[in-house]
Amino acid sequence: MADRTEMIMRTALDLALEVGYSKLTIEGVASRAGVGKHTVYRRWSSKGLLFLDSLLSFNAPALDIPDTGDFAADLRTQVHAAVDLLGVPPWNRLYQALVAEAQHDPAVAAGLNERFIRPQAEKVVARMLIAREHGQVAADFDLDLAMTVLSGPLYFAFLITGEPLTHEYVDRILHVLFEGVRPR
Amino acid sequence: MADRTEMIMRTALDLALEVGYSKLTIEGVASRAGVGKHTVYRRWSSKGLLFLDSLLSFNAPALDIPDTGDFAADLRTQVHAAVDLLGVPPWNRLYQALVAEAQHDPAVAAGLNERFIRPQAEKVVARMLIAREHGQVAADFDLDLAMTVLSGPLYFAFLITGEPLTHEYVDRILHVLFEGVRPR
DNA sequence: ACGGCACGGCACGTTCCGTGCCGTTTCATG
DNA sequence: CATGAAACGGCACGGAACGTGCCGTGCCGT
Repeated sequence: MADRTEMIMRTALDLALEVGYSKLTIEGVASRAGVGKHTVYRRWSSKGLLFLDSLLSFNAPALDIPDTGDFAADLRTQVHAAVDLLGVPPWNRLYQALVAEAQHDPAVAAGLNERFIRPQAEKVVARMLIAREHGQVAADFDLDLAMTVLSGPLYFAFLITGEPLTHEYVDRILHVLFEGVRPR
Repeated sequence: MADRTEMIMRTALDLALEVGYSKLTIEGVASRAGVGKHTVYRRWSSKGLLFLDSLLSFNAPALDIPDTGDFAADLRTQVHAAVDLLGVPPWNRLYQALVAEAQHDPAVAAGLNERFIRPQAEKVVARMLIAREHGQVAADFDLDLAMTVLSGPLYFAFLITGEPLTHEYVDRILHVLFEGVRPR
């Protein structure tokens, strides 16, 4: 049974890679997997949840943050890894589709947050906390906010403007985050 | 003929408000508008483009930035206005749906950028330019990047975490943008 | 007066949805 | 092992919406 579940998820992911999420179909998945439609519906109540499960199960590594003592460098490493996960074909299109699906399916939105967004955010915040204890960050600073200011521009480029996500772009964002825009 | 075009757009917007974008249907729009489906398809090749046109035609004010001389305050005013546009029911759901649609329809993505995102960005950048000339911003600062750092967290909250968009949230982002996170 | 064009209405074939039913296989329990 | 329940694959179904034809009508410029 775990066998079948995993096989269906792999099939869904393969199909999504081949034809794109919008043309992904539960009938198609069931047929390709040699499985009845009931067998799919019994496990996932919608195409969105199946896809969420498939993508996050097979393509979302832990993305743990190193702690070398150099906060800025560690943060940079982490965000570069995130960019390499989200911004590179063919996976970028699938993550785009997942976020899109989350816009009209609250269950997908919840799953995306709990399984992908929040765990990453918590790791970043935890690392920031250490940095703050070392005086590398203002003592009264809101770490959740810093996390948002860091992630936001990434997703903005990813979802809205469609600019490519590059390491260089990330570096420039980090610079603003640390220095602000005031004249020095 | 312009009559009909406008009437179809209004009908589409009304219907979207009533049943939500995902249940919006070209058949439904045509039927409600008392119009043949051809008449709709002749003007818009997809539901996404019709919706883009409808939403931006009837619900996207100019959002011009004031210039009172106080750059930070003017920027704040502008972003508050953007939040009031995007973040408030019932329009927030429609903008969410529009961005979602843009994820799998490049034509919608292009239209969204050219008619909504870019014009606003250009206004902000123009205002920033004045501020830079007055020395309120570092002379070597990349204004497009600042624009992204400001917009990104907004859209991140709007599309990903689902946090409500509040003026207070905007104010905190602006604070980071100007000051950075370094200890003072 | 006439020709063309956009129109509303209708019907069509297609795809996919989600749900029934059927007969078979698998598996835990006794 | 034996047995009954649960899950299964296969199939068919009604429903919704798609995008595209065709038909007859009415308007509008020439």
